[in-house]
Parts: sequence; structure tokens; C-alpha cells
Amino acid sequence: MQSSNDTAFLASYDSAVFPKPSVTVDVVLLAIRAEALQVLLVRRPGPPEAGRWALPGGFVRLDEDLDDAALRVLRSKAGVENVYAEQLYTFGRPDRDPRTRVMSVAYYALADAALLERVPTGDATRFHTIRVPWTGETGGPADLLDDRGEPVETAFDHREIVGMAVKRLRGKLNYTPVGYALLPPQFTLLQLQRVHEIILGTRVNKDSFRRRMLASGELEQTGATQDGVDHRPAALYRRVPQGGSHG
Amino acid sequence: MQSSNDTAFLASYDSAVFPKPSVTVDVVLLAIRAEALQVLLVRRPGPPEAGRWALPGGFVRLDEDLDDAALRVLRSKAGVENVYAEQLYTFGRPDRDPRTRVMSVAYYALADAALLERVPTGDATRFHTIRVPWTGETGGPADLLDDRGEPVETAFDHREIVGMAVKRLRGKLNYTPVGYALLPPQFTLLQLQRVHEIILGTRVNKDSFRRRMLASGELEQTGATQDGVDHRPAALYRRVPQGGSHG
DNA sequence: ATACATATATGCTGTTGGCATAGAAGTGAT
DNA sequence: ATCACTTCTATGCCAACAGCATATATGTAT
Repeated sequence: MQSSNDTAFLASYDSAVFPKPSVTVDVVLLAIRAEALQVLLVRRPGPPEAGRWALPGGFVRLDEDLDDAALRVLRSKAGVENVYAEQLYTFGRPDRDPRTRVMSVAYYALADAALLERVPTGDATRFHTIRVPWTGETGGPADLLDDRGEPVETAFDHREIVGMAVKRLRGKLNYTPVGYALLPPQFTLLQLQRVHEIILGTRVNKDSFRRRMLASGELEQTGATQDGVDHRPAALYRRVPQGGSHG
Repeated sequence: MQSSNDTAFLASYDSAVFPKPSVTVDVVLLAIRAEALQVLLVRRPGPPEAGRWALPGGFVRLDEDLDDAALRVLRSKAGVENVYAEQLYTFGRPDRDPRTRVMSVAYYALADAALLERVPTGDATRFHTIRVPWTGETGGPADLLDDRGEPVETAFDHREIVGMAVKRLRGKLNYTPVGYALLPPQFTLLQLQRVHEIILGTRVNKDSFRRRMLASGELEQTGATQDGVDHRPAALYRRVPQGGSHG
């Protein structure tokens, strides 16, 4: 794709001509915990915004793909691997970071809460409950609450980022059973329904939910059934191996 | 939002510690021309990729919001103002630009073709027809064709960007009559239907399309009717002033 | 006046979502 | 063993809606 003309040009190219912004990735790691949608936040150890809760993030390395940067952040700051992750939006208000111009390429990731058990939570790393009202389609920050339901102090524009992640997720539910990404590999339809309800913040009709999910072709029965419940055990489903196309 | 602690920190902060990427915005300006979905491309005047067709774009200025940068590019490179524009995705493969690390925050914009009449097209700036097959949901480059239907030589990963713009647009049509953004302020329902058909690449049922659009609450009758057509004139509609919320 | 084209209204039908009912399949208490 | 209780799962009904056909309305062209 590169002509010899280009090669000559590249040798003389001075990449320092334009002033450059810093670029970070910030990851909205979502999980269902305590019947609520929660997000992993880390307490900022130093300035700026020291002590406030922020999304795990980091500067994108110069030779690193954006997706890889997001996965690296998940691994290094949350100890998580093999989770569903997808780019969300790029936040670039000039004053969003007091240091200098810092753009954030935001990602969101979905994980089974059970996989996050090993993540050491404490004063520095903790899950917080998300509340997102149903106003508008894109705008609006999320409310982030601690165990006692008190709002937490957050850094930068990270409430906006979480808000958009939830909105995106809500949109996706309309045409995809994405919920499975927040559940263990095998799950019952009712569990999946609860996930949808928690994300949407509304009740869902059980029968039509079942029909819709089964008709989507993205789920298949494992043959196994639930175990250790004090009622009739439900059939366990898994996501169908390589997912169907939409259209 | 900024403590005095931060102030002391900022004074000593050296923003040159981390190597930084360059950041551009590239805009996918879409319009319906000659019964097809077309995109405005500019021929690259110099290296890299000299002579190839590329999306209009430019480096983001250090004090400039991303949205503003996209609007600036539209104004300066396409002579267009007051069009629907929205952030699409950020493309950041490390090798996508041969010069150095360049990330592109891609936007897409929709404009009434009539407004673009004044855009001088020629050897340097031209609309090209888009073909996007129905494979997958996110992936896949668009085919870009010239007047004669021949594929054109494109720069960087811009075919991918155009492909994603069309996919995003197709998705939006499912829950919004976005098509009006590609039409003059007043339009008939059939015109809107044709826009949908061109974007989707499929035929649409006329009756249910009408019903759906009218039920969406986003359109209202102007009272005027079509003029200068050789058949019964249709009622003209416009987008309802401030748009309803979804959900 | 007539042909022609599209607009618009109305009705029929098959599909789908919301809802109710009933039997099935487990656990735990009596 | 039987019963109470819970959730699972299948089935049927009804209302809403998309696809389709038909009929009438309203303009231009000949």
C-alpha cells in the first residue's frame, strides 16, 4: 500500500510539528452484584483528583492497539481476563482533565461476577452501584452509590462515561441477548431475564422474554439442569458457539 | 472540582513524560445522490498515500473539542454547515498511518444533497457511491465506486470507516426516522421511504412504513403538499421540532 | 374526457407480545 | 406418604402490528 514516493516522504517527516494530546483508555467494567448493576472503580492515589473514585484506565502506549490497551488495563488494574469488551465512545472535552489535553477512549466490559471474586476490593478498588435514569438516549451522567446507598465522589467526567455505557447496553438488549456476558457459562433463562431487568431497570414479561431469547438462535440448551434449588430445576443454556449475524 | 493540592501538582506536571500519538478527526459525509448513498472523498494532494481518495479530516487542535473539530473539518474541507453529525468510532491500529501513530476519531454526518450543490467537486473532491454488503454487524469495509461503477483507490483504513458508518446508520433506522437528515426540511413519506431503502439496500413495505413513521411521533404534517409532480401531490412532512425521547 | 401515476384510507390475515391457566418437577414440612 | 410451596414449562387467548390487497382521491399529460 506504500509507494516509493511515500518512503522518501516518511524519511523527512517530522512528527513533532503538531502539538499532540495525551490519549488514555478508561474501562467501564460492569458486573451484577447484590441484585444491582455495579461498576469497578479505583480510588485515585494521587493528583489530579486524588482520593476520588475513577474508572480504571491508563495511557495508550505508542505501539499498542486501542483494544489491547483496554485489555491491558483490565488485566493490570482489575486482574480480569477473557471478558466481553467493546469500544464505547471517545471523550475529548478540552478541559476534562486539568493536567493537559487528555482524550479518553472509553471501553465497556461485561464480566460474570463470580470471575471477579478474586479481585481484591478494599480502600483502593471497589464496586459501586449504578443508577441511570431513563432520560434521553445518549446524555446524562450515572449516579454512583456505595454500599450504604450514598453517592460517591467521582473523578473527571467518569459519571458521564458510565452513563453512556449503560445506555449503550440498554440499546443492545433490544436486538441481542448480551446479558449472557454477565453470567456464568451456563445459566437459566430466568437468570438471563433478571440481568435484563437489572440493566433496564424495569420488569420484563417472562413468557415473551423466553420466546424471544429462544427464537434469537443465540442460545442453546446444554442438556443439564439447575442444581441445589428448592424448586423445580430449570434447564441450563449457554450461548451458541460463534453467534449468528443480525439482519 | 480542583483542590489546592491539585494546583501544586499541576505546576510541576510535565506533560512530555509519555510519548503521545497524533489524533485526527475524519468525517464520513453521507448524502443521497443519483439514487445511491454517496460519501464525500478528497484526493490526497501529497504523501502519504498521495493521489488516493480519503475522508476529509484533520488534526485535532489542542484546545478544540472533538465535535468542534469534526464541524471545522466539514466547514473547511466540504464547505458544509448545519448538518447532523455524530461521533462514530475511534480507529487506532498502530500501523494504520505510515507516518507515525495516528488515531482517528471518526464522525459521520448526514446532509441533504441539495445543500451540497455548492460544494465544488472535481479532481480533488468528489462523491463516491457506497456499497455495503449485509455480512456481520460491525466488520467489513465498504466498496467505494466512481461514476462508472469502478472501485476507487482509497487511503488508509477509510473503507472500514465508511463501512462502519453505514452499519451504524442501518442500526439507527430501526428505532429512529434518521433519514430526514438526508432530505430537505420538508419531504414526503415516500421520499423518506426511498432514503431508508437506499441505506438498507432492501425494499420496504410502503403501508407499514407509513404507519410506523407516523406513529413514531417524530414527524408532523406541514399542511403543504408537493408541487410540480405529474401525479397526485403528497403531503409534506417535517421533523417535529425537538424530537421525542426513546424508551 | 380519458389515461396514467401516485396518494391515502380501509380491511383482511398471519405473526408476535402480553397475559392467564394448568400441569410438571423439584424441596421441605407435617 | 401426603401436602404445601415454588418455579418451570407448555398451551391457548387476545390485542397490537406488519405485510398485503383493494378501492377511492387527486393531480398531470394527451
